[in-house]
Amino acid sequence: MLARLRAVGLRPTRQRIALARLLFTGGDRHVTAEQLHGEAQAAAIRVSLATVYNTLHQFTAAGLLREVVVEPGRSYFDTNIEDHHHFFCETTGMLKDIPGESVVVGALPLPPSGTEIRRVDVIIRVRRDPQTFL
Amino acid sequence: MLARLRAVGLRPTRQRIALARLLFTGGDRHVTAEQLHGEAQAAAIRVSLATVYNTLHQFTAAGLLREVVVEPGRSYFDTNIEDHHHFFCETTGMLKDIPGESVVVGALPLPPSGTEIRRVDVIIRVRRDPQTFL
DNA sequence: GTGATTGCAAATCTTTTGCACTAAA
DNA sequence: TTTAGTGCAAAAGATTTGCAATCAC
Repeated sequence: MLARLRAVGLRPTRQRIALARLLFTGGDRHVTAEQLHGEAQAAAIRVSLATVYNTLHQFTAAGLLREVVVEPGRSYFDTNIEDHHHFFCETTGMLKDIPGESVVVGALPLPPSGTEIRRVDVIIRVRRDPQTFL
Repeated sequence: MLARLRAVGLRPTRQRIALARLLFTGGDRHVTAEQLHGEAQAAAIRVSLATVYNTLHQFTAAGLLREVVVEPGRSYFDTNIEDHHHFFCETTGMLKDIPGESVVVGALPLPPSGTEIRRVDVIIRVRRDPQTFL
């Protein structure tokens, strides 16, 4: 973790290391700031919510995380920074990765002049089947 | 406008008619609640911001508008309800429609079991070219 | 030491809500 | 009338900011 933080130019502080450990240990995850803060507390790590927000944004700027916007008023951070897309369940608020190769987006239209493409996000919005509510 | 509102089961009140006129007159638009409220004020239409929010959501539920989520903490409403996608400029916050046919999304992966696909959103995030800043 | 980082609480911003008032049917 | 819709101001969330205290180097 220490090296990983240093590699992207972030001073490896107690809380950054702890949060990085929570985030990057054990598979891909999608977390909100609130969630991560909760996990930190549960793990007896003293971090303020403000620092969690700062850290998530610093990690994102450093390329360690990717921000996913699917709902107004809530940001998800994705530990999977590879090229991929998402299922988003509007019923549960759950995000699920879709490997980049599973969705083929054909020839992209030309971006507005004077702009360059930074990323293509594909979000497949799903809803839990009605009959599931039996 | 009156008939259009009645058709979707919304009582055609003074403010709904006025907002519908602002929204649906003259081509496709992307607006935030704040923007629309500003336009209403500029047009000397007395509507509270709360009513603008309510109305936008009612119109969306009625299928007259489509909500587009591209930025955390801000909702855009799109008067184009046909199948289409978006360019989103991260520099300017501008949204631009992409006709549905211009982006071909290949075979979709199977949605998580127990869920059904409601919609596929493709957002092409662009940024203003660095050299534009000369 | 010294400058970066953190915590806290207050501030900000967007959106929602409660409720008395108003207007459409 | 009677019920839906509106306005206002307050509340609610999520996120940010300012600044003194703290930590990494």
